[in-house]
Amino acid sequence: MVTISDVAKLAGVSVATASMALNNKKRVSPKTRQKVLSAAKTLGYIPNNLAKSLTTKRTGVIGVFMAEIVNPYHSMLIHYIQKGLYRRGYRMNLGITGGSTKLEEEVLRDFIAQKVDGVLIHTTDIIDFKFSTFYELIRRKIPTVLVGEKIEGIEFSAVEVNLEKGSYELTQYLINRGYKRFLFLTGQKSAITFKRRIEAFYKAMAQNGYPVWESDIIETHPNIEGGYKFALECMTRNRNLYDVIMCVNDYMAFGVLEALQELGIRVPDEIGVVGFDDIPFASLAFIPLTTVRIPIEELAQKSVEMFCSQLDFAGTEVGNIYYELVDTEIVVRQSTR
Amino acid sequence: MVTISDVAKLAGVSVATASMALNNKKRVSPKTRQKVLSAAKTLGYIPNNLAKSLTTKRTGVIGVFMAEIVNPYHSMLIHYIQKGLYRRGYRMNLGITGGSTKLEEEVLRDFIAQKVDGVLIHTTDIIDFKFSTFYELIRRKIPTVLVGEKIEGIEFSAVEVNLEKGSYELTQYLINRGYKRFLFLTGQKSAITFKRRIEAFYKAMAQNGYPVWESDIIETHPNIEGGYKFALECMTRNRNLYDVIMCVNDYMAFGVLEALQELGIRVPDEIGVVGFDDIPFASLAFIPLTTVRIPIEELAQKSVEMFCSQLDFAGTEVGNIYYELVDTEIVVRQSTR
DNA sequence: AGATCTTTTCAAAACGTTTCAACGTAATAA
DNA sequence: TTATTACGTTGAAACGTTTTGAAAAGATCT
Repeated sequence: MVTISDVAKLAGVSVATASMALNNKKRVSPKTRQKVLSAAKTLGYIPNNLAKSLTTKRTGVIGVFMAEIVNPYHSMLIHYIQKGLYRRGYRMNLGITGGSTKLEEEVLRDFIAQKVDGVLIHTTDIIDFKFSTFYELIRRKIPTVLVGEKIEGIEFSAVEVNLEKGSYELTQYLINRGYKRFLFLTGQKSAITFKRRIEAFYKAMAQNGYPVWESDIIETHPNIEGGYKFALECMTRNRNLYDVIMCVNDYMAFGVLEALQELGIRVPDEIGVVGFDDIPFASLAFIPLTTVRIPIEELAQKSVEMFCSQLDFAGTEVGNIYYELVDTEIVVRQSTR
Repeated sequence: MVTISDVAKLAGVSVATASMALNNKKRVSPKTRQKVLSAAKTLGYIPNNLAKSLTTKRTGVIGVFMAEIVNPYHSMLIHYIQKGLYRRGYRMNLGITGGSTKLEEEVLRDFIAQKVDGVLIHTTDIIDFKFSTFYELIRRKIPTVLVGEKIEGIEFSAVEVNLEKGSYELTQYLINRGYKRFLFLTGQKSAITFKRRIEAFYKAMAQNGYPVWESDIIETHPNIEGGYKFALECMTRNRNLYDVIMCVNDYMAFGVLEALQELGIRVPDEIGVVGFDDIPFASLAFIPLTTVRIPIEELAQKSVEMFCSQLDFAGTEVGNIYYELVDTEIVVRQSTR
């Protein structure tokens, strides 16, 4: 409503001068700057970022691609990313896909339409990878960092979590503790992140000469409800089929624990349960959860850092490609014997 | 990089026609529309929303004001709000203040600068209410809904949670159960939300003839860590001073439970602990938490709905002011006797 | 074949900024 | 005093859209 030309008029200078004064450019004298600043103040001037960004070709906003937000693993990751970006003078535009294939494309398109200065993609949340969508980012030379995992066959910088190692070690640990009959509870098998972990699980099992049946790997919603519903149904039917249930995240494991309690199945005496992520609640659950810790804060920090060092080269050719690996760690609590 | 005029050129029409074709306006013939659409496709055209919004004076984005995001109460609220907005064709711009006074102003200013079409403010998160900041919203006729609580003396639509009732009833319930010596753990006392609940607590205590000392109301960070640290320190010193600890949210109560467990103080035998919010994890904690349920989804839905009906009147005078109250409910579990 | 009406297309203005070349003007140097 | 430099200021173009009033082109009717 009140534009820079109003400010200029009141201050008795040209629009150009007003602009320079408001943006702390040096070419304007202290006297006029003061006039402009006070004019802006009395009018309650707030610049129009749309117009600003349109000319400067810079929004100061970076898009963050996530599937969801209520699982503490996600909200913590977002929290730390936001903090890091904010400290460096960037704002965050959170794109939430809700695990919908259609939205995945839409979110990315929207980032481009909104002219974000860069993109952080929580790769782990990608359900359906469409090359063409991601290729747009490259074509437009939009600085991008993949958070969580890299993508084969496409050149993005990435901070990867060593999920294979985590999954492998956890399986091995359970085998060492005498568990034999595994149930693996996962989200959509097609998602990169789950595929990687399932493969590591297979590998550990195979190396120990343990058989794995297709039907031991179950696909459901990777959240409390998904875990709860499945465990309730499955355990009602075949109570003694399994030794241990491996869940693809803690959140899911909580649901499983709840269902088991309801059925009067004792953990860890009758059956073991493990999660993944090590969210803060894992240690506070009514049966403290054995799980694999992902260093969320480190992941976020490194991602933002990598993103910024990539930005420094913006304009310079294609920009360098960086890669980093962060490690996981098994955390043993009371949900396994 | 590829603009609408590129599309127009390739399609052999004017920019104006291209625009109409791309936006499904009716004044263009099917034949040309097809030409334009396919030109857009082959060029990989994605419109520039900055330019678009600059002319249309509409961004389709609405700003959501929150203090944080990792407490599930917040992340769930955001989740449902986002869902509601998305379904109605709006995108969300999440402004996170981190409980910083400086950022509160900045976030709101930023919403205005970004030309959001409206604002949803989680009032509960406001630490330091500055009239002037909020007045800007009114001055600019930006549709606004307060989520959680209204603000006295300023005319905004609001969906309020009946915190007084919740706090009062919870206190009364505890008194009825024989608790006498209360410790009230809160965030910044100056924040509206905490003030309301403290007053209700006072009222219930007074009506039962129970004394409340200033020192029984403790201010600390309203999160796990805050609860943990305080409880650890306080209980180490005066183990038998209190009967029951009332926390201003569940998150904080978890910290308290953790500290008490570490000190070997048994809940609920030696001391009771209650929270507020009833986040999903409350029932899953190692000591299931007695708390007050806030109907998060309902709160979010009503807020978005109210927001939209306000939008319908945008331009029409100042817009109507709506108000609604949602009720809480005590949930008794095992952290109290 | 005109006249009239409807549909389709277009040129130009507008949105609110920043930036840059050019222009004064004041200060300094010769 | 004049020539040179440095400093401040400005008008105008540019950013990529949408919108609108008017022109052009097609239909329809006499």
